[in-house]
Amino acid sequence: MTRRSADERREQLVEAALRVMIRDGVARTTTRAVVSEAGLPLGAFHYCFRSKEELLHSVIERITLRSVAPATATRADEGDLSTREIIFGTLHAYWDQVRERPAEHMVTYELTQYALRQPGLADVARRQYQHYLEVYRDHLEAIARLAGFGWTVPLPALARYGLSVMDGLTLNWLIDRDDVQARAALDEYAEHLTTVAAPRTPKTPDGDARDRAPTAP
Amino acid sequence: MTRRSADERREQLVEAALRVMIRDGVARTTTRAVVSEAGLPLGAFHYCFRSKEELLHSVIERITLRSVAPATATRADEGDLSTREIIFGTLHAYWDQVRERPAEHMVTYELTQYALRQPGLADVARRQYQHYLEVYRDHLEAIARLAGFGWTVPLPALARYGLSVMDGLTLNWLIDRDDVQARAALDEYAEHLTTVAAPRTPKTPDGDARDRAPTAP
DNA sequence: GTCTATACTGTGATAGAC
DNA sequence: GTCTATCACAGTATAGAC
Repeated sequence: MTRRSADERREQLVEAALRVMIRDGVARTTTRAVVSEAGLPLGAFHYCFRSKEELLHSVIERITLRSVAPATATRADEGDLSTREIIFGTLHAYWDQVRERPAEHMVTYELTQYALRQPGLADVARRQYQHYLEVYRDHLEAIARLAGFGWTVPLPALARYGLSVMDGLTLNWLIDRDDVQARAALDEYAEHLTTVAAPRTPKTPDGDARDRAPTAP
Repeated sequence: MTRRSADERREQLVEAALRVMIRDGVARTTTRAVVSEAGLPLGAFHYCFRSKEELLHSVIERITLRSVAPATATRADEGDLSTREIIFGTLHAYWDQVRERPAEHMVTYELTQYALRQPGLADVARRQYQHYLEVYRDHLEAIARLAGFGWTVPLPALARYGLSVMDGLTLNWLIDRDDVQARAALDEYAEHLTTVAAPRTPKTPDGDARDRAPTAP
């Protein structure tokens, strides 16, 4: 084994842990399974982490960032599409990402529940979810800005509602893998979103007034 | 120890298992914890169940019925309320039930994930969710019948969407326990439901004009 | 400082002796 | 029906090799 810094080793173990979780589930992710996956001896584990809990902490932070990254990427390249098209496009982009990596999303939920039961990790779970909420809220804001309209419902409530919807849809699809019904339900949500989207400035001079953030009441 | 039939013993163990799960979580529900909770010797376990998996199977079926029971009870006593009142009333009734027994609902999600990872139990999880879906669909149907209106959206999609919403809202509340935001999001869903509820022809005694989509206002 | 071998202690499920 | 043995495996600790 080549000599590596403790930081690199930690990184290596976190990645290995994620692979094991995705393959076998959080419950079966033991310290031994992790070091074995990383090709390291058992002793390496407690050289890098004080405890398993500390590893889990790192894993949660890592997977949180990873799930958020692809979502933020969808902001680009929206030309002058209709409100409806932007909403549907954004939601479908997220959904494709769920369908492509189901196991990864499953791990997310498993981790959250694991953390909620672990006194030292409960707060991490809350922060994780809080982070998702902020990202989703920003996302809703961005959509509205892009398409030049406003939401007729307070943003915090709309964000929480939307996040819950996506969580629920994901969870349920992970159980029955019914693509048709899932898609129908997703579109039902998209439809709802268009319902609470109201054109902001009726007097838009057809130019690109995109970056104009409409003043909220 | 009084002599009891194997069926009674099984019942006793299932109930004990549920108590342990609610108190300590599914992951910590070991065979030893269960028999100890039931006040039985460890050996009693494998006299009643072939394996832990078989116990879990019974537990899942038990908790599924239990969660559904209170929901179906709310059908009674609705007089001549408005569509809006019935929808909000029904949703709030469910929500009160979540807030009253959070741990129980948490166990539901934990069990589902546990089952999905266990080859012999994955199907049980699917059937469990399928059952919830049917109950929710019946519920939506009953609401519409009571208030004398129809849904402008195909019932299967609406049911799946609604179930996902409730799942998501519950899950998220279990994490952050934010009553205010949860309530706002719930009302957002209720609002959406009223949006897709359209008055049926008042004279119809019990016409099957369900999939008729009346023009929205 | 970076790593590894090995031992310790508790707990899991299960089975066989009583 | 009950109790105890078993055996695997969990997380952790430590002594010491590079």
